[in-house]
Amino acid sequence: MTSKRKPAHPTAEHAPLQLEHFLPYRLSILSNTISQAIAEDYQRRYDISVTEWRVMAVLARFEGLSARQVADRTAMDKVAVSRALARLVEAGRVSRSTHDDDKRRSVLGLTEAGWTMHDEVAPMARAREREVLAKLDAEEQRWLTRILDKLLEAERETGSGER
Amino acid sequence: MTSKRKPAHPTAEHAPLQLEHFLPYRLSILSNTISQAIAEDYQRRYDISVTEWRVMAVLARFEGLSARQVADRTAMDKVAVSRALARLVEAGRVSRSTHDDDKRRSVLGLTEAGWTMHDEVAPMARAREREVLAKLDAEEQRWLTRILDKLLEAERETGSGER
DNA sequence: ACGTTATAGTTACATATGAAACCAATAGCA
DNA sequence: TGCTATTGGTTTCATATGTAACTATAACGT
Repeated sequence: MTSKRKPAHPTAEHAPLQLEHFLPYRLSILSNTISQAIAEDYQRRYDISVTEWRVMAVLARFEGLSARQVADRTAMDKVAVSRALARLVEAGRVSRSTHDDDKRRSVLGLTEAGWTMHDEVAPMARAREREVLAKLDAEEQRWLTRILDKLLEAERETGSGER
Repeated sequence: MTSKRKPAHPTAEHAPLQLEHFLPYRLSILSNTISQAIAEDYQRRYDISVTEWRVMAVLARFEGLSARQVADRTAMDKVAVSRALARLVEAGRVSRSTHDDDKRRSVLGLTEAGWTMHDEVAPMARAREREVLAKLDAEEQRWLTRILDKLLEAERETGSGER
């Protein structure tokens, strides 16, 4: 009797997820699309990855950080930072020396070449961000900021702790 | 003269990005944190990845899809789908046969075991989503939905086209 | 029918990412 | 001091992911 074949018994009894309305899914799509779009610009042009760019961005703001501090500020794990740094130093964009008082720590900073690249990429990144934001009106933009603040803050408390 | 050493000449001349206020960065953190938190639940318990779960979710809603159609509905690329399916079929959670009229196409669906698992995971996923959303008040939730709709819609138009 | 082009899906290769093991140096403390 | 626990950082290994190449089948135009 109950055998129409195609939709068998789905929806009703099983309450399947509707992916397109599922928050984590939507966030993930949006995040990837946007990061992708923005990164595309410099990825090819400078042969640099998103993680490497993030490292450069914090070093632009804070001279002399250690790898650990970079990891904290980028929310990347230390392995990722280590690898990014290896490439950046190799490429001559970041300088690395050893801390005087603690020889485990490295002391990091942008080189001249690093600064040059930074000064070209940063405005590009900001411009792309503006393009995305331009799709929202002023009120929506305010709400978005507020909502992200709130969710990120909440997750920070919940989500375990280390990194 | 201009050599105080530490903050060298940053901020002023170079206008570095403030990562913690940069939209793509914030989205990426949030998306990862949330997906991670939700996935954690079933990852370990069922030994299944996010991509595999997404495939199962669409097959729960639409019986008999082809791999291509799954790819479209999950925004995954066909290689990722192919791999996810290989594992799912192997694990006995998804059944795969060949389309009668077009022997290139596969015809996919959840097996009994697949349904059983689905019926356990789907409510969990929804519960986790609610937990996240609970951090926002009703008004914020409405805005979030609206903003995501708008941005996703906009990106869909812009962002190239294939997949 | 026949050759060309397009489509569904898989495989191969190269690169990225995460977890755990590991080395070196420092901090704590008996 | 001397021993143990911690911390900064790198290396290793296993797994994941993306791109391009490839196979099989179907669609199209003549």
